[in-house]
Amino acid sequence: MQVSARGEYAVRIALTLAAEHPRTISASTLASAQGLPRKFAEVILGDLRRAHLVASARGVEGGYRLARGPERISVGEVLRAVDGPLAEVRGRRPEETSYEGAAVNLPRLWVAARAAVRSVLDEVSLEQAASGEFPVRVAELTDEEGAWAPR
Amino acid sequence: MQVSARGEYAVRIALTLAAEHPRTISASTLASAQGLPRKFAEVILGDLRRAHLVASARGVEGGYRLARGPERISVGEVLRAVDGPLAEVRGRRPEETSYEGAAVNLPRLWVAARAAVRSVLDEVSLEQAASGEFPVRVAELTDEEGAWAPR
DNA sequence: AGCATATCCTATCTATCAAGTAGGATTCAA
DNA sequence: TTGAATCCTACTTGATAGATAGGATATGCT
Repeated sequence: MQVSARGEYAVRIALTLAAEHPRTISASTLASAQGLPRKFAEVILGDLRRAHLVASARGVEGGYRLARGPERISVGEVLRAVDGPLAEVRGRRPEETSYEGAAVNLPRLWVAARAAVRSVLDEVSLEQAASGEFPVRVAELTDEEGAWAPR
Repeated sequence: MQVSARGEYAVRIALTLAAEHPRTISASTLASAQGLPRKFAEVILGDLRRAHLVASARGVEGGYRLARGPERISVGEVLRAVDGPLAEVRGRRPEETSYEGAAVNLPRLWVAARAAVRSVLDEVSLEQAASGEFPVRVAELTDEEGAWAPR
């Protein structure tokens, strides 16, 4: 699960918008709040707008705000908007894969892996991520032995 | 969770070796069994060897075999050997991330997402993946409503 | 010894993409 | 009308994925 710079930035921007919801905030304010390059932030906000996750207003007093309440937008949606599907195998979606021989059962494994990712990223709203009050299932994952250790 | 061509190929090769364990199989046989470019398969097998997941023998009658029993190697280990860490955020490990403002809780979310991925890929052995007899927890994920549908 | 068949090593190629920058056209409130 | 903002198109730069090429090295068999 590789999260790109775009993806990380998008989530940080979305969280900032969530915390200020429903106020309208400019790209430069958002960028400096999270220490991101302004122009790049603009590009990302364009993606989020096209995905209907944020609404924008031009002109003085313009800026961006979440298109829905922060409890109704998941982190997964934000990531998908800028990075595409959450899980892909060699550029294909898990259920589109197909193999022969000893690998015939692999598609099921890819689908399971994607389901696991979704069970976290699609189940956590911006509101929860901003407040740190994660769903129990998710919180349990971070409490597990070894969850914070590299492998 | 993007699985690269290398990653996918590595798992398919590993599964083929698992099915034939403990026989020694040549790179060309493995490659044609799974329809992969032979030279590329050699590179990947080199990675797997350096990670001590396969053992190799040179010369006529040479080839590759799993370094351990297929029930003692997880799919996650194979993927790590060729693609590096299972989860990274902007090139960093989840527990190494750190943010300010509305994103302070984000590292916990990244760690949870990684734990979710691990709970599938590190809990499924090559033997299980080859036979299709996945652990209950994993099998349940593929049975869930919508698990096979794109988003 | 010699040969066939493997692994193994180094180097190279090409296309694509990520990340970020540049400049300016457009919109809008005061 | 002016200042501040979004929005649009284009570009640069570097790294990486996904191979391929050629040959050096090892090994079993006859």
